[in-house]
Amino acid sequence: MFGDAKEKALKKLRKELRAGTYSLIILSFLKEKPMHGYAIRRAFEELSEGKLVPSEGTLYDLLKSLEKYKLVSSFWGEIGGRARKYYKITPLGEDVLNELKNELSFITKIFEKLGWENE
Amino acid sequence: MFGDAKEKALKKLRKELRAGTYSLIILSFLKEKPMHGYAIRRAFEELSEGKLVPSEGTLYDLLKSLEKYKLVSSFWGEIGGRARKYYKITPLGEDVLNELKNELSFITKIFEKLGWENE
DNA sequence: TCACCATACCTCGGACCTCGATGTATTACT
DNA sequence: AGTAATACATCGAGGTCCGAGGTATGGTGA
Repeated sequence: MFGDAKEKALKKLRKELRAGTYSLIILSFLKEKPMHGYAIRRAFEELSEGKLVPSEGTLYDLLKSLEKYKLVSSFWGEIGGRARKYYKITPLGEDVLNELKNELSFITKIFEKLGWENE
Repeated sequence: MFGDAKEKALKKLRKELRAGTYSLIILSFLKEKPMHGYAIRRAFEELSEGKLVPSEGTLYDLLKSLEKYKLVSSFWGEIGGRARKYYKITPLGEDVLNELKNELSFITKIFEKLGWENE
């Protein structure tokens, strides 16, 4: 019907929507237990059936940024003689994560107001 | 407790979350009726009680981008001898907007899986 | 009348984000 | 020995968001 143009627009808007959720999801994962980058990526795949997975470049940038903001901290571990960089949520990270829940429900309400009822 | 660092982190993460929703909300507004930029901004203010309002710079960039993707079209109108640039959703825009509803409910489900129940 | 504010449009630079490509290593299998 | 999966990281291109600044018109009140 609209061909390529539609796919391009959808890709762009989906990307915008998803991008905002990456940090939140990472913090949610790390609240359960410390994880290393590659494992976080696999957790995204599992959670979303491969539909919501940041690229590797994005993921490592994101982790660096979260660390800069002191929402996570990192340490090197070794399993099977192999070095892995683990990330752990900080107390500040947990606090921020909790506040972001309000933000998400605020946004949900905005969409309800717009008539975007979820089924 | 955490002082400035917490405010900075919250600001950043809130911004990321909100940013992804701007295009969707604009398309939702325009689905009702054509509007000009300034009115769109006021509609954001009203919808969110001033909490979810893109800056002017952002808004005009966004409208330009939506037009580039042929999701909206623009035309100049005049009211009271004053020129206004109106934006109108295109058929492609309506189509894309509908598909994005699935995306949003997909993301909502992801957060439910993570235990982020809405109250 | 004239200052001032709200309305209305726009551009620009800086900071930041996402992606895909690329690079480096190690481990596991075949 | 070769390949795939694991694991980390960097880089440049393109794009987004914001704040600051600019231009201009219309209405209000002193």
